[in-house]
Order: sequence, then C-alpha cells, then structure tokens
Amino acid sequence: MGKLAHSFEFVLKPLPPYSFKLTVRKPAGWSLFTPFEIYEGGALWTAAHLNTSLFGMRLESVGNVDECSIRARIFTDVELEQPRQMELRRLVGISLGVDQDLAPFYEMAIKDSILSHTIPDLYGLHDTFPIALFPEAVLAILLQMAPLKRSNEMIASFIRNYGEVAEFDGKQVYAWPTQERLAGVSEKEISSKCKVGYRSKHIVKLAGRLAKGDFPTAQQLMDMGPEEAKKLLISLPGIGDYSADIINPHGGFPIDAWSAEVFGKLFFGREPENNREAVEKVKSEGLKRWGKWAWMAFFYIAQDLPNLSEKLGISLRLT
DNA sequence: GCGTCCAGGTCTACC
DNA sequence: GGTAGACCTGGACGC
Repeated sequence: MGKLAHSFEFVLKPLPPYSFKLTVRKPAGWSLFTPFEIYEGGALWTAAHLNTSLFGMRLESVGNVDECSIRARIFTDVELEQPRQMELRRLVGISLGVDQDLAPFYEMAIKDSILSHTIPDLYGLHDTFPIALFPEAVLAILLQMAPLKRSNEMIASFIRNYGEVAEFDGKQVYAWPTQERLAGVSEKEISSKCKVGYRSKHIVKLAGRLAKGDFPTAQQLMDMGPEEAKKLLISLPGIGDYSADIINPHGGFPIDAWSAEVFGKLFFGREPENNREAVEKVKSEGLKRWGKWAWMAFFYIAQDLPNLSEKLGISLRLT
C-alpha cells in the first residue's frame, strides 16, 4: 500500500466548453485513470503511476461548462521540488484534455445527421489522454475475445492482484500496475490468479517490451504522424489493428464485433448479418464519413447510445 | 446436471 | 502476402 502523505494544489483553466463531470465520469463508464476511482459530491479521487511513481489525485470543478476551472490536489509519498510539481501539473492538464478545442469538431458534427444528436447531451465532453501506454495496452488486450462483463472481471482482477493501492485524503484507490512490476511475473501465475487465459502471454511480453525503456512514450507517439504511431503500436505483443486504434494517442476508429453492429445500424440502417465480417466495411465507411474526426465521432457516439437509440429509433445495444 | 459452442482479436504455421 | 486454426474461460443454450 502506498501512503501518500504529501500534497500540493493547483488550478487548471480548460478551454471552454468543458464539462468536468462528463469528462471525468464518462456516461459509458470509461474511467479516467483506473476503474477503482471514486466520484463523490462532484469530486474525483483517482490514482496513477506517472513516470513510475505513484500519485493520488483529488480533482474538482469550480464554475460551469462555459467557464470552468479544475482544482487539483496531487498526493505523493515524498515532498516534490517545484520543477517536479510543474511537470505533474502539465501531465494532469494533458490527461484531462484541458487544451482541446472542441469548436472545430462541433462545427463538423452539428451538420452530421448522426453526430448532431449527441452534442446537446455531451456538450463540453473532452477527450482524455492516456499518459501511460501500459495500462491502455493491457486494457485493449483484456477487451479481446470476451464479452464486456468478462473483460471487466479480468481487468478488476488484474489490477487487484498486481496494482498498487494509493492511500490519500481518507480514500484508498487501486492504480493500474506498471510494466516493471509485470515484466518478471510468469504467464502461468497471471492466468491462474486473474483468469485471463491465453492473454497472460501477451501481457508478460508486452510488459517486457515496454520495460526495456526504448519504446516511444505516448507523448512521443503524439509527435509522430498517426499512421507511424499506429505501425509502432501494432509491433507490440498482443496489439493488432483494433487494439492499436484504442491506444493510439492520435485516436483511431476501433471497430470490433460489438461496434460493427452499432455502427452498421447507424450507417446502413440494419444489423450486419455477421458482425466480424462487417468490421472492415464499417470501418472504411466511418473513416470516409468522418476522416480526421473519426475518433471523436466514435467517442461521442459510444458515450451517447441510449439517447441515439431513442432519437434515431434504432435499438443500439449498450456496452 | 452435463456437453457443446463460441465470444468487443491476434498470432502462427502453413500455403 | 494471404488465411485457416488455435487460443483461456465462462456464460448461453439444447438436451
């Protein structure tokens, strides 16, 4: 257990519109840093490893969607010098997508017959940015070849077995494990403890690859072109086309058997006969329709399925 | 109950 | 360079 007794505070000014609640507590249940984070009374307690050290965070908003400020208190095990505090402030800002300008996306979306329905519901929802690749990649691996319920069980078990508990501000929050922690663990141990089956092989190989320290960071991938970043991500163990589109910091259009059904209905008005075979067709239709906005379109639609089902009169299966 | 089938993909061994 | 099979586990389904 990591007791985080030291703390410092700062305020971030996101580019409006910024809905703190929608952004940190996404309607589809996607967590900001860890599925174990706590949201109470409008504040979020969460934890993550940033550059191998464990941090706790309490985040809360001051103001409203059109004039939002985020008050962040960061909890650490040792007192941090000013430059390190500044670095963490920068990373938290990036994670929360505070500099993302939604205006160009909204300008396109409002003219789109599907996306236009999502804007009133999700006004001010920013895309958040994963600082650490390992948790994102393991998440993608644990989503493969399993119904969501089972994926969630594998994810929770994996974090409980190998993650670290951050204890701060009267809360306890499990953070995702690090690649360094997993690199030396046996495949057999992981599959028997976490019931992840054959996926343990990918996890161990992935941890070993990332722990070598020569793979680009999320921010370095962001500085490359989207396709170059994707090519590198696909070179990672257990990461294919679909998973790379989930992890890619540029955003992709991650169509799997479930989303092929949802987007098949949205694009063509009917459920595909075979979801797996429809993946390529749906993917190319989405990329053609939304181009550079494909990820944001996917993101907004995935967060707004109940509303879209009602407005468009199509039954969209929830995740 | 019990057996069989197969799922929010990826890798490997063949051709 | 293209593509069947295999792959953990557990829930759904038929009997």
